[in-house]
Amino acid sequence: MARPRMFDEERALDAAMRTFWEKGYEATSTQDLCEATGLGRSSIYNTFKSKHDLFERALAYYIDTMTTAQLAVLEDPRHRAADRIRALFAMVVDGETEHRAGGRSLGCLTVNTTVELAARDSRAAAILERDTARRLTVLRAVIDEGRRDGSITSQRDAEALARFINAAIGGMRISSQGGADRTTLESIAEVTLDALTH
Amino acid sequence: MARPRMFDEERALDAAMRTFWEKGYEATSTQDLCEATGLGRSSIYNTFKSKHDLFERALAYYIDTMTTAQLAVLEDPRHRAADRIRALFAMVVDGETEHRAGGRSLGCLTVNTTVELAARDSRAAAILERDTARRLTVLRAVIDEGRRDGSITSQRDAEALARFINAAIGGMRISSQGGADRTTLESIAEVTLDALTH
DNA sequence: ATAGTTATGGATTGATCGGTTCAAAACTTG
DNA sequence: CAAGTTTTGAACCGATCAATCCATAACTAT
Repeated sequence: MARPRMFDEERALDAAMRTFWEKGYEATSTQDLCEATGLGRSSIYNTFKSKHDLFERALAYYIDTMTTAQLAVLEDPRHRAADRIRALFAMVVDGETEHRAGGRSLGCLTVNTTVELAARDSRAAAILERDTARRLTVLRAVIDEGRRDGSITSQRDAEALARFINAAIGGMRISSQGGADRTTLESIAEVTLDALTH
Repeated sequence: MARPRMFDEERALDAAMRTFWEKGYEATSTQDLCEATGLGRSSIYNTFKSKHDLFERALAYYIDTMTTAQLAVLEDPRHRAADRIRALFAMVVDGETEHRAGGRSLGCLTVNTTVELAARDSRAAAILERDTARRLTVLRAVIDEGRRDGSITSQRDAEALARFINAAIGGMRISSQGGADRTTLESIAEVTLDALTH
């Protein structure tokens, strides 16, 4: 009954997400978003309430793709728990190697947003907290499985190990953004795994 | 032969540093810097070439105080190597607990800057890289000592362990900014130390 | 005192910010 | 085809951005 959209909303979201990922929230202008999505201002503001709303959607979109893929690896029943965590680290290393701009890794949008916005943007913080809780829940389950299948022998409680693994991933991403190469990231992952078989 | 400064440059630098630490580079306006330092625009631009120059000075000032204090702990000859690393982690945890705003940890200015600027600001990246190199050098030395005094038994090479420890600190800071409390950070530190005595 | 120099506060710059408005274009439905 | 609805692009909004300018105040050296 009316003129249809000439663009795919998800494609626009994906382009906006990549821009926020590369430049951060503050450094991304609405003009940048227009150019990245190929849309005009009106189309963007007609589809999304504001720059911040678009950012929230982009962040949720990022989490929906990235975290979901990572948790799928963690829940793969074909491998023992420790190997799934190893696979998760490999995924992170691949991601850091793959997603770059200006010769540097882009890191991870959730980590970047935690640093840039969590302290003063409660809406973004809430999205991030939900993601962290979800990740930790799956990690705890994997650790319990690892205890049963014998691949994880550390006596630390599952909560501590889950937090440790999540922190290690963050540390790898920071290292990557700081210039660490693939081999370095792989060695960090190896040492991290040592702690699980203590 | 002329009118002297009415303000202490180092105090101004400290105030500017705290502002950049709390809000990040992009979100800090020159107005914010005037208010934080108590100086007028002219005084700031007369003393520092630009907002970016002031930021570089503030970052260097942060590194000069923070990293230097941390490396002093790592070089304390009264304790065995592993205990020095434990003390370093305790220092990080204390710092995260101490420096907060809006109910959240401020994290670490070097980590925050790595995330926000390293990819598109080569000058900031160079400052950060120098700091990382310095930290890694000291960490490698501590690990070598730990091998000798028996407090570090991991067979991984010193470079890998140094990178791992540095990454772990970054991961703890991200966790803290993501809302992790003191107890959680302490448990992450404990598990991290496990990897050194593998 | 006075000449010389710098620091300072306030006004001001052009550019860019996020966001709105509006008329014309484009499409669906009857 | 025509009525009705939404999308779209461009012009435009006040606010704020980093940075500069300038007149005056404040100080030192002679």
